[in-house]
Amino acid sequence: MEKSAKIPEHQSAYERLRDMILLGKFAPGQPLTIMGLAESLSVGMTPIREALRRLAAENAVSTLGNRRIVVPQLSLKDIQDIYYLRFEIESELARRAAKNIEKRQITALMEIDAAIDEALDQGNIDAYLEGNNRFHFNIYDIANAPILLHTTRSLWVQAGPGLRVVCGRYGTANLPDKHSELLQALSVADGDRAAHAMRDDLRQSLTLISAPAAQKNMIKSVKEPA
Amino acid sequence: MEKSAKIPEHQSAYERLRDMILLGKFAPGQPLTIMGLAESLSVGMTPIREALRRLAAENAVSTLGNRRIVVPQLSLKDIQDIYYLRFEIESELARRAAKNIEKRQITALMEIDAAIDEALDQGNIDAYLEGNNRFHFNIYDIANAPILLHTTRSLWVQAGPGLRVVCGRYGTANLPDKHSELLQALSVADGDRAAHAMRDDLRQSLTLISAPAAQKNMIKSVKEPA
DNA sequence: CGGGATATAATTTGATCAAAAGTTTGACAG
DNA sequence: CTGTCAAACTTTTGATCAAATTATATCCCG
Repeated sequence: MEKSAKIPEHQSAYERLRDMILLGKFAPGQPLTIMGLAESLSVGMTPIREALRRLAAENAVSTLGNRRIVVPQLSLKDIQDIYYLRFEIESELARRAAKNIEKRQITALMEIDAAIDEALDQGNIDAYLEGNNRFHFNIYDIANAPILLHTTRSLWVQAGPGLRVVCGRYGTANLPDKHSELLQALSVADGDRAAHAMRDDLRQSLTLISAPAAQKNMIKSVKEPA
Repeated sequence: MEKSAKIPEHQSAYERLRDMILLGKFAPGQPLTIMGLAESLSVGMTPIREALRRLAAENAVSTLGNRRIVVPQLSLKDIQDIYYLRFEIESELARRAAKNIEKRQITALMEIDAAIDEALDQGNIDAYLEGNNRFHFNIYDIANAPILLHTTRSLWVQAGPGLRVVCGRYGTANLPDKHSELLQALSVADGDRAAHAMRDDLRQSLTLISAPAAQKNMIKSVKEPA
C-alpha cells in the first residue's frame, strides 16, 4: 500500500509550485530562482527545473530572454482573453457534465458547495479558493473530455494569481455563490442551462478582477516571501 | 554572429522533438526513451528530460503512470474536441487580425499562399504543411493576443500528427485551398467574414481527418524510426 | 502459471562550467 | 573637489553532464 514512494519528486515539486502560484504566494514579476526554490522546497535542482519547464509551457511562469524566470504580470487585456476562453470552454464542459452526471455526484458537489459557503462565512480565503477549485474540476471531470480539461487547467493556473488578489482586496463578503443555479441545472440534466450558469459564475469573477481597484492592486501588490 | 551558442540546448531539443512529432516521425503509442533520444540527438539526457516535460505539459506526449513516455494516440472524440477548440479560438484570432492587419502584411500572406499552392501542385507534403503553418500563425501573430496564441500553439502540436497522416493517406490533391476567401476578408478588414472563412478552412481539415479511412490509418500507421 | 533474479531505463544528486547580475573602482567632467 | 558614468571584477545563478540510486519490466526457473 506504499504508493507514496511512487510519485516522482519533479511531479510533487510541480504540484507544490503550481499551488503556490495559484494561491498567490509569488508576486507578479517576481523572479524565481531555481536554486532558491530547490533550497526552500528541500529538493535538488533538477526536479525544480523540470517543474518550471512544465509551468512555463502552461504560461504559469514566463521565461525572460535572458535566463530569468518570473511570475507573469498580466495586462487587463490578457485577463480578458483568459476569461474569454474560460467562458467558451468551461460552459461547454458544464453542458457535457450535465449529460453524464449521476445523483451520487450531485450530492458530492452539494457537499463541496456547503464547505464553500462555510469558508465564505468565515472569510477563509484559502478554503474558499480550494473549495471553488474542487467544485469546478469535479464537474469538469464528469464531462469526460480530456482535451478540454487540459486546456482549462492551464487557464486556471494563468488566472489564479489574479483571483487571489481580488479576494485579498475585497475579502470574501463580495463573492456571491453562483453555484446553486448550476447545481439545479445539473440535477435536471439541462445542458444549456448549466452552460449558462457557468458563464454567469465566471462573469462574476471577471467583473471583480476587472474592477479598477483590483487592477491597480494586481500590478504590484502581494508581499514577497522570504 | 555566433548566436548558435546562445540558445540553450534544452530549447533546441524541445523544438526538434516538437517538429519531429508534428512531422509524424513517431508512431502514436510508440514509447520514447530519454536515453535513446539523448543518443540520437547527440545531447545529454538533461536537456531531453526538460524538453519532454514541456511537451508533456502541452499534451504533445503523454506520460503513462509508470515512467514511460509515449506519443499520444488520439481517439476520434479527442480530435473532435481539439477541433472544437480550434474553431472557437482560431476564428476569433482571424477576427482580431482583420482589425489590425496592414497592406504590407496581406501581400506577405499572399506570397506564402502562393508557395502553398506550388507545394500542392508538386505534391510536396512537407512544404505544404510548413507553408500552412506559417500562413496561419502569421495571421495569429497579427491578432496580437498572446493568451489565445499560446493555447492555439498547444492545440496545433496535439493535432499535428493527425493532419500528417491524412496527407499521407490522400495526398495533396484533395487539400483544397480555402485561403483565398480568408485573404479577401482580411484585406477588407471584415472580421466576421474572416472568422467564418477560418472556420471553413478548419472544418475542411476535420472532415478529412474524421473520414473513416483516415481514422483507421491514424491508429496504427506511420513507420517507426530507427 | 507464479515468483524471484536480472537487466533496462528513469530519477536524482552533486559537481563543473558558463553566463548574467550586482558591485566596486577609477577616470573624467563640471 | 565632487558627482556621475563606465569598465572590470566578484558573486550569484543557470545549464549541462556523469555517476549513483531506485523503480519497473522482462525473463527464467521451479
